[in-house]
Amino acid sequence: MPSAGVEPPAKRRKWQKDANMVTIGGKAFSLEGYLDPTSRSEPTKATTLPETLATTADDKTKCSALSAEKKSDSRPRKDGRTGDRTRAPKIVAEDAALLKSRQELPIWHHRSEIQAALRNPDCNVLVLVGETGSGKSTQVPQFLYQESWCRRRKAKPSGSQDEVAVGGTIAITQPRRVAATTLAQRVSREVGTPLGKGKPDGLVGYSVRFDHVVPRGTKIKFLTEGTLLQELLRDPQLRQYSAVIVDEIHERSLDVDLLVGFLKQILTDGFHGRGGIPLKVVIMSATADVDVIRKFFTNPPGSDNMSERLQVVRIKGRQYPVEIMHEPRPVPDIQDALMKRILKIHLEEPLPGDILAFFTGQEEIESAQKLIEEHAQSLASNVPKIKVCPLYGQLSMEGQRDAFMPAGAPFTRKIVLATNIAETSVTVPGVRYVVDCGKAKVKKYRPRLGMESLLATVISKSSALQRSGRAGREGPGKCFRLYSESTFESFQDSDLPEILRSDVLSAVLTMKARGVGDVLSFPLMDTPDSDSIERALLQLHYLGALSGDGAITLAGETMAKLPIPAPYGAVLLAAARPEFDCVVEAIDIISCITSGEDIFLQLQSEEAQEEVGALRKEIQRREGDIITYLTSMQRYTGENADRNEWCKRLRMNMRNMRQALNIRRQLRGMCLKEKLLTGPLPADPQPFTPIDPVRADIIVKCFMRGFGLKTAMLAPDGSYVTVQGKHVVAIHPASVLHGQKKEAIMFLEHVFTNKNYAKRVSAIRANWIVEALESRY
DNA sequence: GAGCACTGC
Repeated sequence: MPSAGVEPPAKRRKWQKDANMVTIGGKAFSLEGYLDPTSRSEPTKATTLPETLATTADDKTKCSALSAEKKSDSRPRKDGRTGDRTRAPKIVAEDAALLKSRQELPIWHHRSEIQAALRNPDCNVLVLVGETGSGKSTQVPQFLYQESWCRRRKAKPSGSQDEVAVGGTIAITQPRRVAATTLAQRVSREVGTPLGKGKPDGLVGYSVRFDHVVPRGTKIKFLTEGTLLQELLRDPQLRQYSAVIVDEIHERSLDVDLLVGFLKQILTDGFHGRGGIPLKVVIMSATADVDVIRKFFTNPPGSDNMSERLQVVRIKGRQYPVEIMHEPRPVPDIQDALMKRILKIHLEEPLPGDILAFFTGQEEIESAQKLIEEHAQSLASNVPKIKVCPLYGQLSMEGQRDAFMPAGAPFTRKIVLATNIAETSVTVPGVRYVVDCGKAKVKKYRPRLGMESLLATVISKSSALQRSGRAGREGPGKCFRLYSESTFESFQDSDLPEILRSDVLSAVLTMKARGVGDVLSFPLMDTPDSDSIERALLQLHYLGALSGDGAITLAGETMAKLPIPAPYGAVLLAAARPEFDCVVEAIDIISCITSGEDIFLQLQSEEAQEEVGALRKEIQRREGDIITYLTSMQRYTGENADRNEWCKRLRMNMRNMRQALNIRRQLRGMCLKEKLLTGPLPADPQPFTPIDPVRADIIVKCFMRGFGLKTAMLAPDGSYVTVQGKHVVAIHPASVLHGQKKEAIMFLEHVFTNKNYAKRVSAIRANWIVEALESRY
């Protein structure tokens, strides 16, 4: 056997024959070639890898839905017109105050500089570094949409006889839906064509999942990155656009990395597919790390003169000063230090000024809340009162609301205990003091183990900067870092981009579906290691998305169009086959799973758990989580009276349930279009009839077509051992099968936290594993 | 016996 590390990757597949042999019912099976080729045990401890770009955000107009709503309608309206327009739109409701506030933005003075840069026919890429509050997201599209290069034109793409229309619209991408929609609302008011019901014409629109508002005559279109990637599938040259503005690139989402790869391809193609009409690209970042972007767009050096075509403009932000305090030396107990610091700030710092403290997770927040509330009882009467507000993603809407409201009572300080959610996703108003523990929980995919880890990890410098910036939104503030200055200096500059810490399965499928033959040579700012890509290719082949020579199959093309991870796409395709015939049920299940973290709210107290446990008996099924999701959706949609009331009673996550319903509608529509379903489907509500066990087995078997490798068998000692890699896994406590012993299990997720957990688990028979694997060969 | 945060024609 060859020794580790010297063998070229392609030859490594013959390794560890023993680890890839499965004995089921006395029959030995080789999973070689389809399984993890190097399934040596890898320590599952957190590792800190080099990080590349930064995480801060310009979120002046982007905040939580809660605070965004509050902001948008509080502005005084006056009639007036702006001089910033050559053609007056039909609907004129320009607001002098709006124009004035626009002119006060730091970016306003760079207006002609930005316009001039892109008027230069040799300049197709503009990099804009604008700090928080510079106004870049709202103003840059308005600076550009009336430029002459932005006009819609007729052109003949090479190899085509027909003229097509090219350009006319500016796309501007955002990582989050709320950002895309609230920015579109704001910009539409600024240009004088506010979005609203019964307004078919307008200059500004947006397009996000489940919500597309694109008026006739739209010149500026806000999109999420994912939506533009989907458009790219239909229109690889992005012909409807004259420019694409990529905002918040420093967040380095997986989608944005793919997006700029495709943009670079369009740029380096010489615009043949656009009849020679250029596509201008504006890259906007909140951090000054321009080099990665510059290098990406001008690479390989000498192959073209891209370096001359790329310009950089830097804009100062508008932010109040924040005084930063470090600990003199590392603290021994972070949780204890957080508590002490929060109380010290409360006693020493004047009102007004709320406190925002960054914790790593829900558990830490809950225990800290308890302790602070206890302590608050014993405060002297001349000390302000305390209102503690937890803030984390899994918290219900009502639970989060307090964090965004003023403390309410007089002589009271709000203390918000938050996870990373408060770093970029939402803005907490009223904060003057920030406490930063220096850590965050980060999910990281481990391709060798085919599993994820979720562990508290040290943050990056840009993350620390972003956290401290939260103290200076409304006035001068203070940030207390619970680590030393030298510890800060040891942080990486920026966080590891998502593409380097996630499963690239769907990313590779996306590339293949958009005609990228050689995935390894696709231009990326950061390239995952070839091992990860090879595994993804192998698994896509296993799922039937790629043929033996790596070309995309018809099934793969369908999977790429579906807005769900590739393995679920494979399940849907299998469900359409006559032997399974369960597309409707599979959609119900997949909708529940992909709607968010979980549709079941997790409960704190044991009494509440027991109480709801009894109520949930009516939807829980012994077959496991998949069938439990199915009955949940069937019960929910079968509910005649009040669905929200039903959610409350069973402690279901209402937001995720509604999202699941949206996904269900979308998937049903797409499956009808893709001929995976024949309509018409029965309308809701349908009377609830529990699914019979035979049918339940068929559905679970169908899921094995996507997750056949995510299986484990019960060992004699009562533990579960994975078929792939032979690791011990425990059934996660959130699963209905937690604590139960079944012959074998299939799981849809595999996460390491304090141990190896299988999540979304179903009971299976061992011979089903054989069937699922045999059906592949 | 446990849950960082986003997101998709």
